[in-house]
Amino acid sequence: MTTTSMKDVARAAGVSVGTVSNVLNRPEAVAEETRARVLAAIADLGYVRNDSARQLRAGRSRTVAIVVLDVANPFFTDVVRGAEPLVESAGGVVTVCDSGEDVRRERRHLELLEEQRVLGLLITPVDDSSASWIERLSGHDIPVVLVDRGAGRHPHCSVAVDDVHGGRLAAQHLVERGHRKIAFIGGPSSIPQVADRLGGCREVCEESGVELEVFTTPGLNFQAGREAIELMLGSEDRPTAVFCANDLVALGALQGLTMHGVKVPQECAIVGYDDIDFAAAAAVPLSSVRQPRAQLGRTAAQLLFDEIAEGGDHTHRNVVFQPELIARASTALEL
Amino acid sequence: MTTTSMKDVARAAGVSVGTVSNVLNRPEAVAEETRARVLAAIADLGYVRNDSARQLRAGRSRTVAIVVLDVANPFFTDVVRGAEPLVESAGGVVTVCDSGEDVRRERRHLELLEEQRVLGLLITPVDDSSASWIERLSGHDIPVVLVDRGAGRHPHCSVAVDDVHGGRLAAQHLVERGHRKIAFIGGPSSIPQVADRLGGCREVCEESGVELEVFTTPGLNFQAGREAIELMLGSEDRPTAVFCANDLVALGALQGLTMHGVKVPQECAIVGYDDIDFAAAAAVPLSSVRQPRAQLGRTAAQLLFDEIAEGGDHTHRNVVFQPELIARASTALEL
DNA sequence: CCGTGTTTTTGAATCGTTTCATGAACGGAT
DNA sequence: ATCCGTTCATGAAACGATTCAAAAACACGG
Repeated sequence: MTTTSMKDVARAAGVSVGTVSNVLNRPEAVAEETRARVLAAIADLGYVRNDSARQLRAGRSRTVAIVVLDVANPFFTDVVRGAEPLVESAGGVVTVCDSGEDVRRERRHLELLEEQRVLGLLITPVDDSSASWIERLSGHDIPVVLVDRGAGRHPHCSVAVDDVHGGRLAAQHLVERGHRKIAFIGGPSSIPQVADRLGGCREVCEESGVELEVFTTPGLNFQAGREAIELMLGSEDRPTAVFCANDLVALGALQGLTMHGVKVPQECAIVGYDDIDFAAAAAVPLSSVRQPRAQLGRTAAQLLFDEIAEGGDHTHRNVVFQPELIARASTALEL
Repeated sequence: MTTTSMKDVARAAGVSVGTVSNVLNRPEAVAEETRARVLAAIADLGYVRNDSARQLRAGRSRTVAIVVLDVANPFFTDVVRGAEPLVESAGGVVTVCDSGEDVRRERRHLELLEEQRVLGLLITPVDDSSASWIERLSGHDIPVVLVDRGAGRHPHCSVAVDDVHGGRLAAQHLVERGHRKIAFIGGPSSIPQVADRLGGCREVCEESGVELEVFTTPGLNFQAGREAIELMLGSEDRPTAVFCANDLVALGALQGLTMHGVKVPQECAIVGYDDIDFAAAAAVPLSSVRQPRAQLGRTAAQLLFDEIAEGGDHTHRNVVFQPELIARASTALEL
C-alpha cells in the first residue's frame, strides 16, 4: 500500500539504509555480494527512489526549465530540440513551460519554478515587465539565460538573433523587388522581437522613401495574420507587399489573401520570419528570414552550464547570431 | 547566501515555524496582527517555499504529466492545450514530455515521472512494449489515462478516436472519387494508430476491389512523407491517390509531389489525418480526417481527476470519439 | 478571582534521502 | 599475537515543510 522506502529495502536485504543509498549512488563502494542482495530486494519490493527527498537533500533539482512564448510555434519547439541533448547529456531534465505571450502565465511559471529550485532557466520573456522577477531568480542562485533576446542591461547571459537586421533584410528584399508601399503585420508591440523587426523594416523604408503601414495584432499566430489581412484589404491604396513578424502570421496572411482571391506574389508579396518547416511547404512557398533555431537552443544550454560550472567568477556572455533571408515564391518576380 | 527557510522567517517574525506554515496554508487560522508580521518577514527576507520539502511531506506532487509522441506535431499541442485548463483549475501543473516515438526515451520519462511521484499521467504510448511499465505506475497509485488509444485489455481509462473508422472514411472518400489504386504512407507499423488507420483503409480497399500499396516510414513527420514520395514515384503503375497516417506526413508528401511537378489533386490526390491548422493553409489545402483534439485532452484530464476523486472504487472508462472527414482541394475532382 | 470555552501559538514528530564520521572485519606483515 | 592498512557497513544528523496534540492566551459570566 504505502510506497516502499529505502528503509524497507534495507530491512529486506538485511543492511542499513546507508548501504542501500550507496548501492544506488556509488555501487563501486559496496561489496559485490551485498550489492546483489540489495538489488534483489529493490526489484523484489518494486522500490522506486523518491525524487522529492533526494532534491530536498541536494538542495537543487536536476531540471532545466525552458519558458517559451508559444509551444505551438515550431520555432520554439526547434529551439527546445536544440537545447535538449546538451541538458540530457549533463544528466539534467528539460521541462517546457508555455507562457502563451501572457505575462501573468509567465509569472505563475516563474514562481513555481523558483519553488522547485530548478537548476537553471532558459527564457524568452514576454516583455520587459518580468525583468525584476527574473533577476530575483538569478539572485537566488538560479542561473538564467535569455533566449532570442539580447540581455541589454540585464544581468544575464543571452543568445539572440539580430532582429533589427532581420527586419532590414526583409524590407530591403521587398524594396529591391520594386515595392513602394509595404505593410507590417505583427504585435503586440510590447514584444521586443516585434518592435525590433519593425524597427529594422522602418529604417529601410525611410532610407528608401517607401511607405510603411503597420497593422498591430494582439498575438503572433495564424488567426492574427488572417484578421490583419481583412483590415488591410478594406483600406484603399493597399500595400503591394506584407512583412509579417513571424511565419505563423505570414501563413495566416497568405490564407487570408488567397481566400479573397488576391494572387501571391503577383498582387501582394509576403515575407515571413523564422523560416519554420511549414514555410517552405505553404500554398505559396514563403520567403522568410531564417534564424538558427536549434543553434539558439544549443548555445543557450551551453551558456547555462558554463555559468553553473564557473560558479562565482562568471562573467555573462551575450551571443548574437545573424539572420539570413531565404527567398521563395511568395516574393518572386516572374509568374 | 544559503536559501532562507521557514525557520529564518519564523525567527525574524518572532513566531514558531508552525505559525509561518499556517500563514501560508490556512491564513484564516492566524491572528490578523501575527499574519501581517509574518508576511512582512517573508517579503523582507525574500523567502520562497521549497517545493521538494512540501512534496516530500505530502507524498505526491501536483504535477500532471502528459507524454506525447511528438511535441512538434500540432495535434499534440492541441491535445495539451485542451487538458491544461482543467488541470490548472484543479490547482495542478502540467508538464509535457516528448517521447519522440522512441520507446527508450519514453521509458526514461516514465522512470523519472515515477520517481517524481506525479499526480497522474496522460500518455500516448509509442507502442505496446511499455504496457507493463505503465501498469506499474498505476500499481503504484499513479492514475494513468491513455490518450488517443483505446485501453483494450489494459487496466486504464482511455480516450480515443476510432482510427479504424477514420481509415475507412479516408479510403471511402478516395474510392468515391474514382481512384483504383491507393498508396498508404505512414509508420512505423508498431504504432497502433498507424496500424488501425491502415487497417480501416485496407478493409475498404478490399471491399471495393481497389489496389493498395503501403509505404512504411520510420516516423510520422514531414521528412518521412517526402521520402516516401520519392519511392512511390520511382515505381511503375503508380497510385493516383495517397492516404497519409497524419498531416505532417501528408504535407511532406505534398511537397514531394509538387517538387516533382506532379499536380495535386489532378495527378495525385492526398488525404491526411488530424486536420491540424496547417492542413487548411497548405499549398493545396489538404483533405483530412479530423479528430477532436482539444476535446481529447479535456476529456482525458477529466477522467484522470475522476479517477483521483473516486479513489478505490473506481471503474475505468473508455471514451471513444468518432472522426470526421474534411474534404478540401487536395481531393477535389474538377480543376 | 475562578472556571469554562474559544482563539492562537507552539514544538516535536514525520516524510525519504544523502552524507560522513566511526567502527567492524579481515588479511598480511612483523 | 599484535599492529596496520584496506575495504565495507553503520547509524545518526541534516534537508525544509506540514501536521497535530497540547499548551498558552484571552474573553467572559458568575
